Amino acid sequence: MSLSTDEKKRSRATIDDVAKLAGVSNATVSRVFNRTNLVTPKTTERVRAAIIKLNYRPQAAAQVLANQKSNTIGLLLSEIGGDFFTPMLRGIESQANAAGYGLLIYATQKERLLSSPLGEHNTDGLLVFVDSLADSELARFKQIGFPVVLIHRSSPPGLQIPSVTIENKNGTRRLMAHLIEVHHYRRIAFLTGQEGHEDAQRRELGYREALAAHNIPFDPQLVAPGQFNREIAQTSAETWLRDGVEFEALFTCDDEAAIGVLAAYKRAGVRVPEDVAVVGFDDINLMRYITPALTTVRAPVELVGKTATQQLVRLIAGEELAGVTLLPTELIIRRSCGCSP
Amino acid sequence: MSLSTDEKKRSRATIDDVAKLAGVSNATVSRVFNRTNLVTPKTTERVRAAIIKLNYRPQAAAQVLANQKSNTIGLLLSEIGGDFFTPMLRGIESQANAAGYGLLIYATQKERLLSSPLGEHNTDGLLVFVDSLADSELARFKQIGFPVVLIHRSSPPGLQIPSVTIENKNGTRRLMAHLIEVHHYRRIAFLTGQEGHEDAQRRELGYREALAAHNIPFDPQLVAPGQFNREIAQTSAETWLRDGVEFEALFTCDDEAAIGVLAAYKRAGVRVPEDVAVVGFDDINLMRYITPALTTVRAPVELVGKTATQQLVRLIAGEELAGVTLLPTELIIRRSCGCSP
DNA sequence: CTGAAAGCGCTTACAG
DNA sequence: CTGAAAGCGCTTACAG
Repeated sequence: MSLSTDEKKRSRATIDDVAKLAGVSNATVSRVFNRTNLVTPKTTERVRAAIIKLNYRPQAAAQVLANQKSNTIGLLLSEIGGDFFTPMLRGIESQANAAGYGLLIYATQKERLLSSPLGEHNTDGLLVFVDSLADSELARFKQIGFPVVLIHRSSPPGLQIPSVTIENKNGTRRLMAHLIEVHHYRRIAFLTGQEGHEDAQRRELGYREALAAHNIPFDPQLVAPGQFNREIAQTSAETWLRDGVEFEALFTCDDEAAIGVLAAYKRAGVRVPEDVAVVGFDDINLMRYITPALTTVRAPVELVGKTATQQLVRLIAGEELAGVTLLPTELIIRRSCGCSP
Repeated sequence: MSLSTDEKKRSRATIDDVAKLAGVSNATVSRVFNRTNLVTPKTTERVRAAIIKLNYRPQAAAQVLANQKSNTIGLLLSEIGGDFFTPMLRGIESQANAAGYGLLIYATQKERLLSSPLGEHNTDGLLVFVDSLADSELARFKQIGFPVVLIHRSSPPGLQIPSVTIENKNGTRRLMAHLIEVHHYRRIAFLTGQEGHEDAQRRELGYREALAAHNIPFDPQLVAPGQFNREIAQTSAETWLRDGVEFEALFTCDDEAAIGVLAAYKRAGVRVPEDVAVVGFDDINLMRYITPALTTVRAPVELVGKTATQQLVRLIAGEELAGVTLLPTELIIRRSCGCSP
């Protein structure tokens, strides 16, 4: 049995209902609700009682319209997936929450959005992850002064939009230094990362720089596609095996790819790290539990989310903000590089 | 250099700006925007041009206020974490998206909320995960006819709120049957799940029923806390080891707990499955990649999210809805139960 | 300290 | 087909 429209209507009290019941104007109710301290304790009490009696809560849309502020931030993603995602969202949500903002999320279905469904019309600011949004729209946001913070990507040239990401190049260089200096590997293969992903580009740069710094010639034969993707990485490892391309170590660009590689080697009977060392990047969940435990670089993903959100909140408050925030990564030595357990 | 307030103001066009530029009333602009087909092609064209020229997009709050519909659904969570979370959210988001709804998410910081920050004042309906919300608030929602769908929990008695969850008991019984009938284990230990979690209760029930169905006496010595938690599960396994409690197989109630148990056994030199079989529940990401690959029951988490969202959308549209939707689970046989690889 | 009134930016029933 | 006007439910400058 459902309520009639009338009954439903009645059950959602408006500010006028409260005002009537308390015998005051709606302005007074509003003042009580917003703790403006301009109201007599006595009236405050009456209004409070009416609010509770009617179970009144202000309708957000009306407040937003009157205040010209939504108290909501938007998060634009290219996709929801990967073990990467949960901690990042946790960081964002908790921080938004703490600052009194609601969080509206939208995941694009693959394409870069030309027109964002989240923007100045429904949020106070936007967090943009990787390549979810076209540069033209970022430019428009910049032009109208709408607060945006970029996550895991840098600003398009000229726009100077603040961004938060991690030390990809540095982390990679430390990882490579470990392989080269501690284990004395010199033939080190590399799996490229996802197309257009800055993380991938910076890691590749770190790889190349590390080789150069140790006078190891770059060998294009030792580079194959990984795409941050298990299957693709697995195929690449299998191809190398089939073609008899040999190397002492393999940097897979991220942990997902490392998982695919490990699967390929397991199936082929290649022992890791005895026959070949494998190292990843990110330290996603469970990497210490797979066999062999994966040597990798830890990306402070939750912190990235937190930091980006904090910056966005400050932008919304009108502060000017620095350009790129680079969060430090940490080398995590486990078994797969050849170190003992 | 930031824009002056004036310039910012000017850059956010309202419907009146568009109307002025196009030389029509705002009503006409509204009609064009909402495709009411009542407008001449000629005027439509003029309005379109003005919209594009001014880069106009309707302010959501004003639309919500006028329409009394937010086109937003809320998701209330007890926490963001676990490998569980990503696929569920993906299911929810994609479905909300497809139905034209925005998604507002809020994670409670541990306590059950007495008053939901998401509700009739800012959304059209709410998805409530596990124990994020107090029964009193659920009752209030029911009373005012506000659409709610429960996820991974059932309705409080008397409220008849639709809910979507998985076949916990059945899945557990099939898993147990495999252990008992195929492997002929009879001493099977059990780790309890998280306090107050219905999934945990149902799995325990499945465990007990399976024992009874096979005439195996229930042995309280073989039950210890797992809490869906790695560390706690690990400790329980270590305690059993220390106390010399022996059994042939262990059902850990979820995969997280299984990971903890596996770590304990590895450290102690106990071989899985040779010395003891270990099985989990959920089939979270990577369970086939750990060693030994985990035998478990797959929970269709993404589908749960999708289904719950679909139901919510239908509720919002005014449909009446069935009570409990139980989504089927699937037995995933891998190595840790004793089957060959 | 409190109220009347204007305003936030849309939508839509009504009239023409 | 189009416009004037009322209304959605708040907030706040202004007056008293």
